[in-house]
Amino acid sequence: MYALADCNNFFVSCERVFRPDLEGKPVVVLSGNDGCVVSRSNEAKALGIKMGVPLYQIQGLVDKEGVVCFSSNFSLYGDLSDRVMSIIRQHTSRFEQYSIDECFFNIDHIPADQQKAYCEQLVKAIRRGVGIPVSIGIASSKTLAKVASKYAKKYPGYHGVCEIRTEEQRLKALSTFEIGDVWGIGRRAKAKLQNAGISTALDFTEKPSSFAKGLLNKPGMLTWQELRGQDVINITELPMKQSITTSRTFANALSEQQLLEEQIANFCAHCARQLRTQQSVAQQLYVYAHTSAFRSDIEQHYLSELVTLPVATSNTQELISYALGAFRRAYRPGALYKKAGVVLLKIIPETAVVPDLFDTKDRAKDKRLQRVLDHIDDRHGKHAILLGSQLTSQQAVYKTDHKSPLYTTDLRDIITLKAT
DNA sequence: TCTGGGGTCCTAGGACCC
DNA sequence: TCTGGGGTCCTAGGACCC
Repeated sequence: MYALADCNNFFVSCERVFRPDLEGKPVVVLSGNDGCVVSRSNEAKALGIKMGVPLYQIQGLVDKEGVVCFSSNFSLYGDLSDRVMSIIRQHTSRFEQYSIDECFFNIDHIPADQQKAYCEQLVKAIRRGVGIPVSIGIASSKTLAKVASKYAKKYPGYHGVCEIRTEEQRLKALSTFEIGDVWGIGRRAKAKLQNAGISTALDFTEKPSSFAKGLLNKPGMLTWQELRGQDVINITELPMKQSITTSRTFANALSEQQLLEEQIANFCAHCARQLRTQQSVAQQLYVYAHTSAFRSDIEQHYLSELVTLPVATSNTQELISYALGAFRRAYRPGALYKKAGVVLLKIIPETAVVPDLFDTKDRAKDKRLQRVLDHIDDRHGKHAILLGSQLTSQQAVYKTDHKSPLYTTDLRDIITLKAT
């Protein structure tokens, strides 16, 4: 049997850990630049605030109902996520983190008739230890466990845990479960299924497998099997990332080359650090920047460059030099860039690097320097030390008016704050 | 006016091979 | 005028997830 643990309204719950006075009140967490709503408390959901809605569209409601808004604070969410995950990890032999707020884990070492009570204890332990409310679903496949967790979240009577164990439970659960809410059924698939007269998950499973395969191809077929209780979706335990992206939308569009280059350098440094954390190197680097698709009054421009590196690397200095070179080739003076990003691709383990016979770099030396720089950051806080290209203008290009003031240790933020 | 960020997998079609 | 067949690999784009 699988268990799926899912943190309720995760980002909002994280903010509430340090603001218990906000329990029972409508709270939302916003995306970058305070643009859209990305997490909502139950009270905010009850007010009709939809996931992903731009803040400016609900500003009236926010003011009228006293909805509390937070800018996103990912170092906080990541930290609390690690604590929740480490508690669960202690209670299982197999553990698969699926996202920042969800994980699958195996509970077969617990007798079947005690699994539900065991998970209820786990929910209590996480609430007590970290302060985050969690819902757990139990079933024989991951997709069914996801269904069960939604019921666990929806009905307080379950005390945070719902299991789909018997065939009777499965049929009952699926008969009232909307097809569009099934894991793996997105907008397009939902529309296709509804056109075929299917409205619940049960309707879907009662069709023959050829129907699922014909309409939705392989992914649809997997979902169909999973809903019937077969375990066919694999999620590996600690996958090495195949691509690493850092991208941002700017509060106001940028056109000045210097400002953009500083951003590209920062994105690159952030990607490279993640690359080293998983002991890997990238063989390709992709840089892009573009105008706002929402602006019909200006000419659209999409800049992009793909660079294949002569030798796979995770060195920040080296990656920045390639990224800036690529950017300079494609940069168009005068264009109003609203968003930019760096993507590292073709990632392989660092032990698999093929050296270049004509390489002029002293890679061993570069690596030693990089290690020292990372060590300084680890010891003294993020951005304790930076490359010159990352800190040229230091103009604020992002908006975070509602960031929770506590628990950030980013030294550059503090320096910028003092400078201002 | 204001509209997020970071991933994975699958598939169709083109390029290329013999 | 008529111009093969079968296979692999790669890539871009779509769909989906949180």
